[in-house]
Parts: sequence; structure tokens; C-alpha cells
Amino acid sequence: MNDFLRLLRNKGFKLTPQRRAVIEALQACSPFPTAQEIHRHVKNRAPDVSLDTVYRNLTLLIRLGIVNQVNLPGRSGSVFEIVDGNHHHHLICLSCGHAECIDYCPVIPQKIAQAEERGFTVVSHSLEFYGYCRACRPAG
Amino acid sequence: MNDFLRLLRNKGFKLTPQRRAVIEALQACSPFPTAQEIHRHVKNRAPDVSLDTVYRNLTLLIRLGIVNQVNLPGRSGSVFEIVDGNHHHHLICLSCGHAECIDYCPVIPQKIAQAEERGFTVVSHSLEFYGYCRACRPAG
DNA sequence: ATAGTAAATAGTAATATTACTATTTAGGAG
DNA sequence: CTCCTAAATAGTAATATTACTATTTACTAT
Repeated sequence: MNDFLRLLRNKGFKLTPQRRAVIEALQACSPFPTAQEIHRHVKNRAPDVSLDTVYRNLTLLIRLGIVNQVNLPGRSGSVFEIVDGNHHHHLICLSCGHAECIDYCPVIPQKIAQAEERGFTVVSHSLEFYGYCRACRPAG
Repeated sequence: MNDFLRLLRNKGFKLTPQRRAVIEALQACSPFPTAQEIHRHVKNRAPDVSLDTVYRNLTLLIRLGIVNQVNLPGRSGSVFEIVDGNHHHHLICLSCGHAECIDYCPVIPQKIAQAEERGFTVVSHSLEFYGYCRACRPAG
């Protein structure tokens, strides 16, 4: 976690207690907390933290590549995931919203370099497979 | 578009005027309409169509793999894209929300087959590269 | 340590998305 | 063509997310 704080500092962002609390909550509520769950967890230590602050900090962390936002289509809200070491992607059930990690990543650095040559600076990527899990398959 | 209607029929879904209108709007408002834009377009022909109907049909089309939902992290709402022939993915600017298509797709059928062996039926996948476009790069 | 400054925050308002219910309707059977 | 039934819809309520503004606070330089 000190890595994240150092990165924030280096980029010129302030280390507020609220910001630290959001990062802590992301780790404590793993895996896949919603913004609301993060907010609830943060409020244990700091009851006055607003929802806006949680969302604002999540957005910042996403922009820095520290957090992944995993979208569950057709369900309310997204879930979040802190980028803790091992890079991976997800299978997401379109029926029940269940997400699970897969270690597979086919993206090659060469292609990222190509995007950069086109004037686009890549900070992260996400790959999601959508479908139906074992439990939901009969219904789908 | 007849392909989409035929698929819906084959799966047992009804071909309502509202549903046809949503599909038409997806094509007419290309690229990357929001749900609100689709709703506005649909209301031209059918003023009483509710927002709920638009969202419900988008969800259905997503579940069938006919539509992609492209999430723009930290911005309000998602944008949608009808799956019209050529499979592709996206570069998304975290600052201004601009999305552009890239023809690259590294996902190999073999890996999809592996997920299926684990009991997960894959209907689609999405790959997004997040970063900063040429215009926003100085600020990022 | 103190003051200055821009960033961050709390609280609230606005918007986007999803859930719910009574009613309507598409498509199939007779 | 008419009836039947489950699916789909409109309208509304509930929830999730983002935007805005006055105030507070972390950090820098003195």
C-alpha cells in the first residue's frame, strides 16, 4: 500500500485521511466491493466521509491505474478492484452478476506501443468475458 | 438488422415496435450513443416509449451479444454499440471520455473454449485500453 | 512554527440507471 | 378471426452516480 501512497505523492496529490481510508477499504472489502460498500467501510473510521469523496477518489485511483472498475452490464452499479500485484482479467455472468478472475492476458506490449505511437498514452486495460456461469446456464 | 430480429424470434422474444425502434436507434445514432440519446431518438417515432423500456431492451440485446456496452470510467453513463459485422475493441480517454475503435483483438478461441470447459458459457467479450488521448495527454 | 495556496472535502442538488406494478400486447392455439 | 397467456410496456419510485459550491486542509516556502 505504501507504493500507492508514494505514487500519489509523486504525482502531486495530497495524502488525505479520506484518501487513505478509501485505499484501505478497497483492500479490506476485497474482492469486488461496490462504491456503496466502500463508503460503508470508510464510515466506520470516519463517519463524516461523503459519498462524493469516495467516488472522486475511486475515479482518481482509476485514472492512475491503481484501481480497476469492473462493469456488470444490466446490473446496478460497478464493482472495484485494487491492482495488487498479479495482472488478470474476468469472467462475468450476465444473469447473476458474479465475477471471477482468470489469469489469462493475451495483450502484448507491442500493441500498446502501437497505440502510443498514435498519440494515445495507455495506463491500463481491461478484458472481460461475458456469459453465463454454471448455475445460470440452464436459464440463459 | 433482419438478422437481429430473426435471432430474437428464435430465442422466443417478441418483436415489439419498441424493440425494433431501439435497434434502429442504435444504428442511426452510431457511434457510441448513450441510453438517453437512444431514448430521444426512439421518441421521435413513438413519443410514449419509456426510459425503462430502452434500458430493458439494451440489457436484453447485451445478454444476447447483439450490443456492446462500453463503460467510460469516472464519467456519467455508458455508451452502446451495435455489433455490426467487424469485431473490434476500444481506446478510451480517461480525461475527456472519447472512445475510438481499434481493429486489434488478441483473444484466441482456444481460451474461450477453456472457459467453457470450466462451466462458463461465453457470449461476448470486451477489451478496453484506458489512457489519455493526444489532446488530453498534456493535462494527464 | 506560520502563513499562503491550490487541492480536497462535506453537503446537497442534479442526473443516470434500475426496480416495481398494474396494464397492454404479440404471437400461438383453436 | 377470436381467445388465451406469458412477455413486454408505461409510469413511477427507488437507487446509484456525478456535478456543484462554500469551506476546510495538506503541503510548500518562508
